[in-house]
Amino acid sequence: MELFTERGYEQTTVADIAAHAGLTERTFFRHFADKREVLFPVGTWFHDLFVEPVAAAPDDISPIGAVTRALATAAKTMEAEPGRENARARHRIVASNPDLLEREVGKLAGVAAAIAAAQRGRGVEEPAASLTAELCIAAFRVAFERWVADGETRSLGELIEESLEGIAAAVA
Amino acid sequence: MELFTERGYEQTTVADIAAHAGLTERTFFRHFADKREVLFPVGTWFHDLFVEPVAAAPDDISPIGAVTRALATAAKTMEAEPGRENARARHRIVASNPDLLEREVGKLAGVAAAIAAAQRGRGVEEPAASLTAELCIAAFRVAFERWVADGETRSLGELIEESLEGIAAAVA
DNA sequence: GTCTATAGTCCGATAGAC
DNA sequence: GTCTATCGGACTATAGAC
Repeated sequence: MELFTERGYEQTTVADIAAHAGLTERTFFRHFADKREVLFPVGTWFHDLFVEPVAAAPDDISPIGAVTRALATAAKTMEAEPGRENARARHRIVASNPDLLEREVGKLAGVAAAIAAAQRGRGVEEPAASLTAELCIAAFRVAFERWVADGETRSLGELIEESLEGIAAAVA
Repeated sequence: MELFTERGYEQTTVADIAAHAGLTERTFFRHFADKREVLFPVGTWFHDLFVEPVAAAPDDISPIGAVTRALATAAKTMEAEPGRENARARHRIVASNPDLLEREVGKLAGVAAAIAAAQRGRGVEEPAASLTAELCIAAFRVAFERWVADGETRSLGELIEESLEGIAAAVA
């Protein structure tokens, strides 16, 4: 993040990053599958935030209820860690490069697929499982985009609620 | 597509493709920004299918109505051209490689952003513009995935309708 | 850690179409 | 006479094989 912020993502080579960390280029690629991946420290992260809560939702919770609850707790978690300013800094870098934007939406699509699987795991049929998973990611994406926008002060939780209400109003 | 189907996407180099077309590698990159892009012959395609219809929707059509209409005509168009079998062949290749999957969702995210802009252009406020755009892409993605699934016989139009009904039912 | 292939860029040169 | 398509060579960074 330091190097990317200083001189930009494209102007920073993997060799630069490795040297800056006191390692060799090859070691970088032992930890990260590719250069983009260094900005997506996740794997377990989004999983804990979105997938696990859906999988663990009680049976009497509706499909949309399960993702709504997951979104609410995810919002609280993200407000605390990484927090808005860190999210903004990272988002600025990601938004500066098409490959990174692509990776970001790709990651979210992967999360959507995992949420859909979690829904099926608790007995939700297709296409409801996939649709509620896509809805969850759509609501999150729109809310997150606004959360990190310049000058925005409302909390991520509020913005997610507003997204969900907006969806309900739109299709009503 | 010939080479990709024969020996797989990753086992086909840009030099292979260029040679097969009677050109040089360098010329390939003049036509396509990168190797993935050769499978996304679009730019105008999705635009004509989704964005233009939304931009051209009469003022008395609701935000969700505008994307619903766009989806209906897009479905008809795609049934005719490329048609289900061509879409299946392409989808098999895309699904075989993570980079291609990433590019695909990236393209759809770009279309969503363009639809949102078209909605704003006809006076729809945020976040409704972005939300209905995301809804449109979500409904399309789920329906398309089922359309090209093995053994599926229902039309894309039917599957899209089912997606939209599924969304309405889920948030009701 | 070494070695290598592939993707992708930058420079410029050339030839035909309109 | 400009526009557009081709090609060539040298170069760098990413990434994979071993």
